[in-house]
Amino acid sequence: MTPADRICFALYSATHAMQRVYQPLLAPLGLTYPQFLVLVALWEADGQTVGALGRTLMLESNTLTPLLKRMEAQGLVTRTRVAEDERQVRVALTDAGQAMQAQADGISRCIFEACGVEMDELVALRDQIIGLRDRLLTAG
Amino acid sequence: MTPADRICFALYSATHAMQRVYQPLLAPLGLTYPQFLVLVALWEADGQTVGALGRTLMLESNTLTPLLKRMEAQGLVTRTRVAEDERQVRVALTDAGQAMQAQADGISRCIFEACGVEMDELVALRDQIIGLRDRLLTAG
DNA sequence: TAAGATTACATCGTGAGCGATTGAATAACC
DNA sequence: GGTTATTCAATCGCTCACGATGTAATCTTA
Repeated sequence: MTPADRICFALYSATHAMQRVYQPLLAPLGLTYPQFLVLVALWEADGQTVGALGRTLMLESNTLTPLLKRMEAQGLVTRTRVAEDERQVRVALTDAGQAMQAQADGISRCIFEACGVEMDELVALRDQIIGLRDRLLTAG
Repeated sequence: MTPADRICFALYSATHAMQRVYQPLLAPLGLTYPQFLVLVALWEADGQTVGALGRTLMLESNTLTPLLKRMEAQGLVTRTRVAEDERQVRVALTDAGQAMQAQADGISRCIFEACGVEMDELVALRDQIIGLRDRLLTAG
């Protein structure tokens, strides 16, 4: 395995490890990690279209549409066609979706503690990973 | 989104970005990224059991078994019960699986170039990510 | 050595991800 | 204005990831 391959595996296995920490925290809320990400995105900007959500989360409609339908079935979001442009679908939080934000802080704190590093170190690592990601995106 | 959540998303999106770089390189070989990881593990140590592969790749049999069956169907590996312990299954490379290693070097070089950083920087980042991962595993 | 515990792998169901394609709405162009 | 191109979401098929469970082999222990 070359160093290049090893960094890929490091990302791959770290992402899995992270989701394994999130899972028991999100399970009581009936959420998966990608669903949680959708909520986080909507807490920051409610009423985004599917396309805008996709740009935020770097996912496409073939992933988001079924995921959003499940969240709609759970009563967390609504999906409505935009009147001015019937191609687009606006995703909005329900009261239940809004209310979940109260629980999110505790989860984030648990995650931070599980990381076991100081905040500034975590932020620096995050920026390096994002830098790598963005170079990979332009290279692709 | 708190900084803790953001590092999770950084890992999540960087992993996807990485796999999107690998995909067009692996597609001509008929491989997915997890299948490539299995080959890499076997190139380093052929004849591992499913359990050993799982510890290497941090995956369990419910993920590996179907994946290995697909690779067996493609003629890349063989799966045989261990005579001394019939519970275990030994996974071995076929000639075709061995031969693919020749193509892997070129792929790794492409990945390294797509990362757009010097090797020592990449190694340092890798070690930080692995450190984070291992702390998450013990925390969970 | 017989009974119960443990281990290793497999199976099943569900939820991502994504390439390829479709369908409908809008935009662009002649 | 009508034709063509583009855009947005949805659908389909496949693979991965994993919790829960099943099954057979092995180990433990009395």
